[in-house]
Amino acid sequence: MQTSASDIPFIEQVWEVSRLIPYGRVTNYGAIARALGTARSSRMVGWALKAAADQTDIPAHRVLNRHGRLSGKMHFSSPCKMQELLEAEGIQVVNDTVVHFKELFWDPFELLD
DNA sequence: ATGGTGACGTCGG
DNA sequence: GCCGACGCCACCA
Repeated sequence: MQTSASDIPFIEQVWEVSRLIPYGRVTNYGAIARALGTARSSRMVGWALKAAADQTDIPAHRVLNRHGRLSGKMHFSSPCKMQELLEAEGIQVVNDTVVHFKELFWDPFELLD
């Protein structure tokens, strides 16, 4: 059988969506969870991202909680790594929180546009 | 096996 | 808009 969406592990789907996040933009766990059809499994999204924190191929640093806070910065190679990566993309971070989060927010469903 | 924890979010009040 | 309860489910002690 071919690679149907249901066959792809949840963690793989999270990574797939994470790669779609445009440069200089951010999103939250709920948006990704909704995109995968599991709106209430946002916790699993964080769990999947944790495994990708070291993966440079995956912009895990662009995923924040719904308050725009860097809730998972501790799981990176260095606690400041996440903020460092965001600032490198021109995203202003103050007190572990992304400034103008609402402006920079990107929803996966925007692809359907 | 069991209970608690966790990069979270949504719902009702 | 804030607060408590609930859902979610892999992982860990």
